[in-house]
Amino acid sequence: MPELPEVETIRRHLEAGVLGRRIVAARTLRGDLRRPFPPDLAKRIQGRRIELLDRRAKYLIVRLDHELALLIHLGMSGRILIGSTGDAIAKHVHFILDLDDGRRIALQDPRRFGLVDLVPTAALDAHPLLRALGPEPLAATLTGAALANALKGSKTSIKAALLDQRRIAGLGNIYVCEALFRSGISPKRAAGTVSGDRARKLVAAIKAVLKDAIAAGGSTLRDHRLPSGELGYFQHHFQVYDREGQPCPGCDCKGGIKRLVQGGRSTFYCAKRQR
DNA sequence: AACAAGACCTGCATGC
DNA sequence: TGCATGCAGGTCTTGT
Repeated sequence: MPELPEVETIRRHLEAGVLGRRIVAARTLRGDLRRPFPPDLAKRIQGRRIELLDRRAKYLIVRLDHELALLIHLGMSGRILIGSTGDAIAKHVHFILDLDDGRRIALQDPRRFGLVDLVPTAALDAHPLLRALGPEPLAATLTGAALANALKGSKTSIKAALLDQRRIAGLGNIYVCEALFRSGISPKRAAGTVSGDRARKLVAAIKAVLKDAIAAGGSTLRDHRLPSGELGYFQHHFQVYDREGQPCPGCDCKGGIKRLVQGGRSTFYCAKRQR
């Protein structure tokens, strides 16, 4: 499910809703997701106060007092929902935080590709899952030149390169397809040939599509929800993603939007506008 | 070293 | 209706 815009949307809603609250009880409802929950997780966060909500790429970072942080990844199907402590526990809820105002934060993840870790704040930067991540796409320091440098010499496709979280962190299949369309770059182009003005256009398109998606609350195809349960609506603004055969919004190309498979994943594009 | 393929899971749409 | 198949927003590990 969640790419950067979905995680950022969730972060903002949690920040507005639960900042400053204390965790009165926590519970894990199974032993693992993609990896085991940390030992004694529930016990170690009981009584902690939620001090800050951060995001790094697709990771949500819940900063607690006592210099602790929850590191959460939502995988493909993860949601974070705010309810109340009296609620029945829904199917596929694996982790629960009960707060001092009677509300409950629940992590629901049917496919269990997500993960939760508990990390001392001082160890966050060196965490194995965060250490190797590339730059944040929305950072001012990510310029066309910086991206071109990260892609230099790479013979893999630009589509695959943008999905590689070590080169740029936070993009997934949807927003890579959309950004390549907006910048007129073929998904099949060798990554190393994206430089100069082309790289500048690509970076501008990446930033624009992410900002547009965040403003829309992310994209709800199946799983993504805001913590309130509301849907995102950026899916109504897709220009190419999941639109195979439909007319290209930018031209009258024959057959409309094309689909191909790269690295085992669908790519949607216009063969005429994207070169 | 870079890259592709397989693995991890459940749910849903499709076709027979 | 039931069953098999394939596909899905991610990423880690394995093999070439």
